[in-house]
Amino acid sequence: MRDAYKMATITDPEREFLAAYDPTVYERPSLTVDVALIRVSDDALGTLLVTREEHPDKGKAALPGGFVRMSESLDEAAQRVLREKAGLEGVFLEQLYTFGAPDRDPRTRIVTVTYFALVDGRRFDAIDRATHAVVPARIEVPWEGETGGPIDALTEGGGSLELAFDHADILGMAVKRIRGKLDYTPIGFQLLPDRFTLRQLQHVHETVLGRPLNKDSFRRRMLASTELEATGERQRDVDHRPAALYRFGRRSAV
Amino acid sequence: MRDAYKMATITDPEREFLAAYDPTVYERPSLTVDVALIRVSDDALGTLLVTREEHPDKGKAALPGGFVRMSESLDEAAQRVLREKAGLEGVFLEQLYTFGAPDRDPRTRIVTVTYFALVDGRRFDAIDRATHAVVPARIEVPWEGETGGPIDALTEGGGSLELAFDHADILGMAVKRIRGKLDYTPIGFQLLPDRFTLRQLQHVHETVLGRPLNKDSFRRRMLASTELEATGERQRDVDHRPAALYRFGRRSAV
DNA sequence: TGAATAGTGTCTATAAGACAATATCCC
DNA sequence: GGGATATTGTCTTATAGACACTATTCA
Repeated sequence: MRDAYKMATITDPEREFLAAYDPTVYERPSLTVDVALIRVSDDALGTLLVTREEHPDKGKAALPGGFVRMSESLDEAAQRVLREKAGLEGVFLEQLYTFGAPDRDPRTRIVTVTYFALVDGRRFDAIDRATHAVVPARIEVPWEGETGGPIDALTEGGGSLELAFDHADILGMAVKRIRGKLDYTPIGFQLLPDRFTLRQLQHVHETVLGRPLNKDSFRRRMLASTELEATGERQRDVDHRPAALYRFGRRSAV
Repeated sequence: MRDAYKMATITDPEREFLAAYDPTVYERPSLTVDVALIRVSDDALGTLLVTREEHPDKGKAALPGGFVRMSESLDEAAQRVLREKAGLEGVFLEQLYTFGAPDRDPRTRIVTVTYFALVDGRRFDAIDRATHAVVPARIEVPWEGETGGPIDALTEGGGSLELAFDHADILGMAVKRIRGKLDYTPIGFQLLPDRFTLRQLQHVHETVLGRPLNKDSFRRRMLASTELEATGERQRDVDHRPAALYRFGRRSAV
């Protein structure tokens, strides 16, 4: 601890400068990352939660998260959390928003940098629940468009699920952001396997946006967008005319 | 400090739990906010910088910023920084992105939550430079649309200005975000005084986007958008037909 | 009256929605 | 062949850009 005399005579910028060198001068918030992992399952959005084993909010469901380590970037921390908590690697991950209300965690000041991740629903189901204590959940969006606001999660059976801390707000922000990006960035692909039909892609868009889309217009837009690449293959084992399979363009020509 | 015996036998989640209670268990990053304050001046975007008086990057220009205090939210910290460094209150402020590369500050690990702020250019000029040591700067955007990337700042005279740390990246992210939001959110108003003409609003949009806009189409879009409210007043002391003055709608009907 | 910019009306090109017709698979 | 969905083509409607014309102020 510095002596009071010195603290009283140095100016504010100096104090901040010293504080940066000496972590004991000022208290500082803890820093975590939390990840909203989103998938499309049947007719609803889904996410992956972890049951809290400790107080506070013991027993409630929380987003997978963890403290940021000194040597890793924020992106790396989010990747690590996904790997440790869900065994997932190489999923699409993007920073969402940083939540820092002083009272958002009753223990102490914890600021959390949140991310959203998009993953093919099947990889979601393939997670080994014995080694990773995750809870798949359905997402219920109580607003239209990009209104925003907190979001409830339900168990896969449809039972209600209490969310810890401000995680309902984080999920709401994730859905709002994804809806906004869907129209002008190639992001829907991330929720599908490598090869997919236009119908499947439209279903993903409709589920994310929470409203039906015009089929003809959707086809035209997607085919005109240069993001899609025809594989030349078609569906197999369907009891109707098989649709062409597309893949996300490598954008090699950029 | 806890004894080594105990540290060795507790599990990882427990350790994190304890770390949250006891700030000395783990080192944690410092947390700051930095604000990219944007205005439109004549034919270019402008921002407000502060000359660094200390190492590292002494003498370089930096965004106004400061450490987050334990009792204030992130938004409040950003507001405080604007008040303390530039004497500005009540400006539009929105969280931008959180930068946390481990080596972004050579002193120690500093994670910064960045904001962008939009302000009428005239309030910018009215800042008392004697009490607030700020440097107005012009912004040079070296890419089109929403490509993104770091951005250079110039002195008002046109001389080059070296930016500290990763602040060129932060400015670039701010411009990219503002360009993206301009088309579908009422944000251009924030860069103008209370009352303004459609021409002035179009000039703001063109300066932000860095490209000319179709006058007729711009008028139609704006007048159809319900965001604008005619004041019934007109321009005065112009040597041509005076344009109608509009104001940002109170959105009372939402 | 003339210079200058504001504001209006009309035409055209482009993108979205609606709908009909045809194609291709499995049974 | 029949059921089902994919794919193509055409028509209609909404929106953006282009352009010509009229309006209003000050010098």
